[in-house]
Amino acid sequence: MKPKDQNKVEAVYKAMLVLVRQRGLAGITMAEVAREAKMATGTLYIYFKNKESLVAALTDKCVQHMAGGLFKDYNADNDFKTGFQKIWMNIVRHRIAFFNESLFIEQSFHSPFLNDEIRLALKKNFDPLILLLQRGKDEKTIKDIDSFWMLAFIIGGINEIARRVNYFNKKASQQVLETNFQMCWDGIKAT
Amino acid sequence: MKPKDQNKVEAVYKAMLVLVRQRGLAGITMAEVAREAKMATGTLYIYFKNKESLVAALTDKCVQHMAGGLFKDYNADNDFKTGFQKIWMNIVRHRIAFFNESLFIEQSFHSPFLNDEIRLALKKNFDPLILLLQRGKDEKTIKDIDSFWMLAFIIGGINEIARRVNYFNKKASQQVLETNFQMCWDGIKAT
Amino acid sequence: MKPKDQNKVEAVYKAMLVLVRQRGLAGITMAEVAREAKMATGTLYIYFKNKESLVAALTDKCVQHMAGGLFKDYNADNDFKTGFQKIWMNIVRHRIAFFNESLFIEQSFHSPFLNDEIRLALKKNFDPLILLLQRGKDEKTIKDIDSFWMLAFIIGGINEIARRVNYFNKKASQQVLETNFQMCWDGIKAT
Amino acid sequence: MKPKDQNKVEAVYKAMLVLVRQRGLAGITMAEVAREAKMATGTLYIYFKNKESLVAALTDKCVQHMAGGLFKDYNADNDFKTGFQKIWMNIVRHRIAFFNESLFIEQSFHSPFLNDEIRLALKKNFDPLILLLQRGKDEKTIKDIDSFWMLAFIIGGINEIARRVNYFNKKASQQVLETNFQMCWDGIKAT
DNA sequence: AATGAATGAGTTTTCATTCAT
DNA sequence: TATGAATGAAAACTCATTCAT
Repeated sequence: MKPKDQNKVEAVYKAMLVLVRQRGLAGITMAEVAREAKMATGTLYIYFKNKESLVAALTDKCVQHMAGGLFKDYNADNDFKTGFQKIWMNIVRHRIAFFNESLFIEQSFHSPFLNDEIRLALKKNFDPLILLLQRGKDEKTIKDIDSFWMLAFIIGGINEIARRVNYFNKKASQQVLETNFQMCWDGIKAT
Repeated sequence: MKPKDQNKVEAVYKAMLVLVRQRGLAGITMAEVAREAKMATGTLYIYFKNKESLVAALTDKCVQHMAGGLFKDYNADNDFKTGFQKIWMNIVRHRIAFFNESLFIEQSFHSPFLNDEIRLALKKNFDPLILLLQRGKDEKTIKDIDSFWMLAFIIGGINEIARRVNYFNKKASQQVLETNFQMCWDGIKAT
Repeated sequence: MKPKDQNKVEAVYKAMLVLVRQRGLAGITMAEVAREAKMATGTLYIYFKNKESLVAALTDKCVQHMAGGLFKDYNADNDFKTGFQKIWMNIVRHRIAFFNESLFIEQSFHSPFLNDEIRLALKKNFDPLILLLQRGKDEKTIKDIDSFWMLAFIIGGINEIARRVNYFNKKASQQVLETNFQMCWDGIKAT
Repeated sequence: MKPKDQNKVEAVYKAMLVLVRQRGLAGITMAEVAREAKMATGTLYIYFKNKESLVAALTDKCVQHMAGGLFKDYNADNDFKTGFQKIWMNIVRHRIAFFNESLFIEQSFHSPFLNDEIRLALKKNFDPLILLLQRGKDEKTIKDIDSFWMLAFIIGGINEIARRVNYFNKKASQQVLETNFQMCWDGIKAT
């Protein structure tokens, strides 16, 4: 007896991300996914009920993953700027490294496969960051601006960095990231 | 493509934008587009050779449109900040108003329908803004940062505003836009 | 413009009946049905949502048809036996002529495609005959036996005749039918 | 087929009969049969070469079984009517009790799985009854009608009783059976 | 030009059968 | 033997495109 193989699920996810990056969600077939994941088409259906639930499962996974590592190496005792920069770097590095996942989320976001639940989950990922921003505002370290828009400002910049690194094949050196962080920081810091 | 009736072409474009917004490029069929545009499937093929050229034509149109209005009401005699703010507002308002078009571009960008030409054209849209930024740097009004990344910073923020206005149904009041501009400006202005 | 073609529906029904007779419901594919009906596979789906609804529609049609001609040339003024014989002959001839339809009903009856509604409709077909039997009982012409079972007796015999004519390629001559009717009549007539 | 464990074979047969009754031969898969028989799919293939031979084996079994018990408790010394009634009762009770088997035979009869051999075997089952009928005709106890059609008359009635008991959930009491037998007897008895 | 039914190639999904454990 | 995951050929179904009207 051969038990279900979690590696297979991972292989499928990986194949999906690669193919969607290459051709978009519109351009992939289950047969291609199976081939890329090195299995028979029918095997896909052992692990996923149908295409729809495969897309949903992967979106879910990507959304979960997006939250991961946000607070890695973060030390609450540090001053606000140090802590914030740590998190900013965590996010930008994560977004660059897992750009395929962001891309996939964006594509599936508008697919007929998705429900609103995911949109909410996606938003929730940044709750810890919103709390942190509140601390900054309380300390008067950063501007007193609605967190919704401040987050937009922060995340927007990060997204665009990740996009450009990937689309224009740019290297996001420590130098580049620091320069970018500087703009972000100057944008939010209290005056 | 033989545009005998420009109204029909526009109707098709509009239908595409609406449907892609709703279901993503992956989820639409030529029959649905025709239905949404209130014509028969066969009629689509009088105006567009096939699906690919419809997507390409619309992408092209959206890309062109994106550049339009960038410098509306811009007066080169104004000081840098005034001019820059004008342009920033132009872009953000355009992105919000024509969010469906941005979305469409993003989706078609990764579809099997698109060639690289379009990707370049998209980048070119911001050439005038890059020139403007150069003026700001020469004047020492803004930081001396590679325009590629400074643009990323500016556009990233704008994109996220448009996204949030549309996805979370937020109102982008003059007040909100000004607050957001302030963050952007503080981010790039020379210190 | 080409309007939907009712002939196509009939062609599909006919093809189904022929193929189910040959190979059973288990043995037919949509492609085969289309080929037999001389159309493309996709065309089937213009007229029927899917295989299930094709089977359901045809079953329905067959069930309706089964009732047809029951009382053809029946004259209520005749004495009971004459009237009953007329109807008996109508049914047996109809069953023989449209044996494929009975067969199809029987097969689809147990298919995963069918609901109980049809079973009831099928039963209802014989309501007029049940009324007639009542007259015979009132007149003391036939035995006073529960119509449910008397009908079973009558219909059972008829079914088997139709089956044998078709399976064993027997000729149901007027002579044969009269002999068979005689047994049926002697079975139900009052003693 | 290598029947190492006869219990398993019986379990499979039983599962088939249940499922075919529920969903028809068209609606069952080997996986479902295995599940119903509480074994793994692969195990089925230890006992049966493939689906076709499983259907054939079960059909064969059902056909054999149909003949069994025909002459149970039959005493050749009894007068014709007594003997005939005994056999009639044997058949009707068997058909009611093993209705699933009749059903299965009927379905497989038209499936692509069956060959003509079985169809003949089925017919042969009634040879002993045909011999008996001959005795009745010789004795002038029953009508001098072609046994082929007289058998149709007898079997048709019986089949319909079994069908109605099963489909309409009727109870076939001794009373009911005797009434039904009476009609049959009056139908065939010499006048 | 406009229509929408028809087509059949391509896609999704199922399922009989095999195979590694 | 027994298991059930894996396979891939075949079936159901879709949809871009064509065509008769």
